[in-house]
Amino acid sequence: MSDLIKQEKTAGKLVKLGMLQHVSEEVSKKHPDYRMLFQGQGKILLALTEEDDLPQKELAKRLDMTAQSTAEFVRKLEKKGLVSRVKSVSDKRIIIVSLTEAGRMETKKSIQVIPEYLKDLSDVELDQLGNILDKVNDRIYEEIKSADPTLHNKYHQMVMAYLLTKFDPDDHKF
Amino acid sequence: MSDLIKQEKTAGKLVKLGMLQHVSEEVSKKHPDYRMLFQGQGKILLALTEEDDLPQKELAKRLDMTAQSTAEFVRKLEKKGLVSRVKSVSDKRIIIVSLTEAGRMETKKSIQVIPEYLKDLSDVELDQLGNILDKVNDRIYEEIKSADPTLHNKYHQMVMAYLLTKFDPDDHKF
DNA sequence: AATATTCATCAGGTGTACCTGACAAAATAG
DNA sequence: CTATTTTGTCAGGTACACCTGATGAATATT
Repeated sequence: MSDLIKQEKTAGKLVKLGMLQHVSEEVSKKHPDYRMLFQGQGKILLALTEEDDLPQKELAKRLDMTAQSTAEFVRKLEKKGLVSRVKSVSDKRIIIVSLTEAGRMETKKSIQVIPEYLKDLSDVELDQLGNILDKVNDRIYEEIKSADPTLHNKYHQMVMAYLLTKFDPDDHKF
Repeated sequence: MSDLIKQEKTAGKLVKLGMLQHVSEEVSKKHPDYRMLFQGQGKILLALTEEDDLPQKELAKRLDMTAQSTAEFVRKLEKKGLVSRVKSVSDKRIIIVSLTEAGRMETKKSIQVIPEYLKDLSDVELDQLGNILDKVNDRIYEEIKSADPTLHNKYHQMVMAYLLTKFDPDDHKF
């Protein structure tokens, strides 16, 4: 089997993984899907996980959103009890958004579900997969950088930083 | 390193993969993201890829959607030139939805992008990853089945079938 | 032929992720 | 102390994925 065909077959399996994860999440109505972490309210939770107690305006800047959208999502999250909005004392215009305990747990949940999928893997396989994912992830990093060398998008910058501190504490490529 | 920690680390890398794919897709505004294949208009394209020239009603049934939603998406796809709507001759109530050439290419695109990520992998690594993904995917299959033993959701059934014929032509677990 | 069923459409609605424009309160600069 | 900038809110808008209810047209049943 040529490399190219093998690549395609493997790519197919990755797509399959994505689809299966999707169906699995739908079947077991757990959470709305960890991909939701990248949009709207999820984004905000993610940003606060990286750094808590941020002014609403700062959130908007980091997430490349308008202040209005940000305000909307923050309000929705507040209604769900996932964040708190407190007026700053030093500057009464500004609102400090913080994760509540529930909010903190919410972000954790989205990551904790996945290990289930890995329980059938041996130690060796986990090592192999880990190494391979590192390679693949590095590759995607590069693709992103070549598409946007200076990473203008603050949100993307943030995701990168988040990924680093969260999953590769020793690796300082970024 | 214990198995559990290793599992978690690997899970993290999988999440990272998901995030990077997302950012990558956003940066290089290629396609709206292959996840879109699971919702709305994407669903319909997917169903038609599995079996073309379906009555609108049949689409609705397979996708677990109301006839109205289905009609809406089909219309949108028609406007984009991805499907055609033709009144059946034998039964003039029913509308047969078919993929156009453009529509067929559209579904292919969402899968063809991924191999890029795999170009840095050696032959050995591709084999390893393939085997591991098989295991992981099987595991998720099982989880889905245990959550919904008879797979009542037609759409899920369809995704499964699609995955099979597309990526595991020899494997007949489903 | 009259009735009931089927398929699709129209109209209207909800929720989520966004956006622009207008504007007020608070802080800072001149 | 007035003028400007900053932060946030209100109002209103678009697009997408859905949904329910009502209705018309074609087919099937009696």
